[in-house]
Amino acid sequence: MLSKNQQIIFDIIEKAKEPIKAYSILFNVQKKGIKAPLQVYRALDKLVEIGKIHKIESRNSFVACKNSNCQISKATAFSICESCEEVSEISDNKLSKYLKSFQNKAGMKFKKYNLEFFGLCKKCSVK
Amino acid sequence: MLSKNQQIIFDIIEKAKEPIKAYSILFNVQKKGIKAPLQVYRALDKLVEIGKIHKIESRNSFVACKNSNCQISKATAFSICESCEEVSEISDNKLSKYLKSFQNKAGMKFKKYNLEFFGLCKKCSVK
DNA sequence: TTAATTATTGTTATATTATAACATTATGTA
DNA sequence: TACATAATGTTATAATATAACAATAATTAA
Ligand SMILES: [Zn+2]
Ligand SMILES: [Zn+2]
Ligand SMILES: [Zn+2]
Ligand SMILES: [Zn+2]
Repeated sequence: MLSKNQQIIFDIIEKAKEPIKAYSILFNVQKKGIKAPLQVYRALDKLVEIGKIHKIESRNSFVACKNSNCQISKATAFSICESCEEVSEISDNKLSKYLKSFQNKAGMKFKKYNLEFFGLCKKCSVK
Repeated sequence: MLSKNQQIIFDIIEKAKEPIKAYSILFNVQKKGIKAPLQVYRALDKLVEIGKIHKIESRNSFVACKNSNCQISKATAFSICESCEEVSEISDNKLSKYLKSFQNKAGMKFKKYNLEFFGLCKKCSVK
């Protein structure tokens, strides 16, 4: 169950067609009484923690999860267009299976991964 | 061939045992006459571009490339310990082959990827 | 070898992203 | 109720990164 601020901020992110940044969220919610960055960041932290949203690390921005919460954000993959900045979440069983079972040479077993692919989306590649 | 500032900053990063942050680099090079953040960021940008270093996106920090420059930073993978923050670059032919040829459902072909795994390193997992 | 071009440097100011610290209120639970 | 936990509100500040402009050095082309 989301709290009031969490719900307000989640709604903004979910409605956005693109990844959205914390201070842009702040600007959008000031009319709803959320006035301080910390109020936004706290909601973002919680939403990330429970897997409702993900942070696109290379862009410092946030998107709603499109994949039944990615097992609470333990396994995330995105495609990012370097021209128009369109981001979409990748859902690929073979990829996630492969990465979830990946072990490095030190035998370290991982709890979590985040993968970002970069290229040109369809629209941008024909331009 | 690296320029003066690029070389100074690359040397710091290469000597560091851990990922190092831009302002920590700045602090380290002030005695060598590099006084402003922008001087550091410009060198970092160039070093990333030519593949001598990589940015650890989830940590806003930088490491020297350990993998013959990762074909100029087009294919990077790291393991990150969430306890001690140790980072190491992953070199795994099977993994990189798989990811380099990955296509999403939209048929988008990628030019670049960055993968970050999170878990506990050997030391931290026995604690 | 001069002129033009490109890369690098220096400098000040400012923008953007994120957290510390403290007080208060709401919600859940024994 | 009483206790614990989670969420909120607020002010200040820390940490990360770029804009804008001027000068110098290195490279390349005529
Ligand atoms: Zn997801
Ligand atoms: Zn695009
Ligand atoms: Zn590398
Ligand atoms: Zn560790």
